[in-house]
Amino acid sequence: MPDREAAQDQAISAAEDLFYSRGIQAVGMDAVRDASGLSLKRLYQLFPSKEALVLQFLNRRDRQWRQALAHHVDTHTTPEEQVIAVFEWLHTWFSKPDYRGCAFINSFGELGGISPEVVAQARRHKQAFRDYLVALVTATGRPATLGDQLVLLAEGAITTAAITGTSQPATQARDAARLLMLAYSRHDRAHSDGSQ
Amino acid sequence: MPDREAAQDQAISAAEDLFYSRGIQAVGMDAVRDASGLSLKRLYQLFPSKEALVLQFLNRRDRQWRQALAHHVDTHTTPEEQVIAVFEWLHTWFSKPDYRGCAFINSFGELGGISPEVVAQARRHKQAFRDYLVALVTATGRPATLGDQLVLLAEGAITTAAITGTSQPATQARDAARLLMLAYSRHDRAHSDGSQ
DNA sequence: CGCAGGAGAGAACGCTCGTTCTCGCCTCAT
DNA sequence: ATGAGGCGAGAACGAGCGTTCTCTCCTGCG
Repeated sequence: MPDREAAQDQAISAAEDLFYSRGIQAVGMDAVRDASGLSLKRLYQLFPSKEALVLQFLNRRDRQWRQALAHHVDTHTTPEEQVIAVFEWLHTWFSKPDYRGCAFINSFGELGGISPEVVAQARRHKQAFRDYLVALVTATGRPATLGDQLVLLAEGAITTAAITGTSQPATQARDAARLLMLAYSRHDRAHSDGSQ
Repeated sequence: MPDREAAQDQAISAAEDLFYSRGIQAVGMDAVRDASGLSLKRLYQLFPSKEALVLQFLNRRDRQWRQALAHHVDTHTTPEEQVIAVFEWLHTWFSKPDYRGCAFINSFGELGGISPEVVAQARRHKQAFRDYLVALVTATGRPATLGDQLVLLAEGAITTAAITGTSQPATQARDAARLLMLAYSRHDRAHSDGSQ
């Protein structure tokens, strides 16, 4: 049996392309077989069901997405630059020709009403992103409240870029983020906000 | 034939509940029949296919959503209050017990990869919302650029509220909107931004 | 009163899809 | 070399779904 781990990666990688571009329910296991080069038999001995494959796909997507973001952010040094770098990275993401929004938002929209596991996975992913951004923001000495607001800008940019098919929302969000950073750099040092 | 128009409304209304709560592909025409009280035969003489019913559902949702928003905004008088009223209305929307995000974002995530009509419908809806918010913003004497940024806050709040299951994002977005309004009320009167 | 026409209930049809089974082939230990 | 075991290819199976058909009943008009 040639490398169970490698075969799983191969399957998830093929499934990722298909699920992300066409949606989950629109992709049959036959399509995953064709794209991965693995037989149906092998697919089903690597994953007990399609749902398991879907969850693995989301899992891997979460890991890779956050890693790619962190990798770009780490190329900047000051905390302020790192916060802005998040929106720069969004811009390069949106510019990819096959960009079709956030896989977790899409999966939530498609399966959130019938699959609690998908909801939980989406929630975990968004929570992790929030925690990451809030950490970057608090590193600049600003309150977590600002971090939550920047999360909303980022999420809004993600869906708006997907639906309009442009990458412009990233720069709009970045500009708004700059203004909010500025607003929180002034007088918000004395009275605490008591949020989170 | 008792009122073709009324029967269509009945069908679309039933479909709306089902599609919104469970997703589109997860709802069969049998479920629409049971929920609407109409027979399958009647459904198919009212709509040529399920896809037509889906598009009518989105159409109606778009009309009602924008009308409800405008209705609430119109209860306020000054342009500044009206802009903020948008986020107040989002809060009441998010607080509905069966809230599950924006039907257009969800449909886009589910069918955007395989149905150009759904993509077009989502694009129209979001464009109309953008135009509306930008009009409110420019009525305050501020640039359209700010309107685009507030759109991102609203969109981000919509998806974040859906996934986290809280209505808090509405107030976070409202606070951020207030700060951005403030930022644009100061020095941005002399040098134009040349956007839009 | 009788009949034609339309409506509803539900069976039926054809297709798709998730999942499993069959069969033939290749590999490798003895 | 040989037999057994595991693999790939694809057929098969069962369920679900979009769509249509059948049959029966009700209604309304002559």
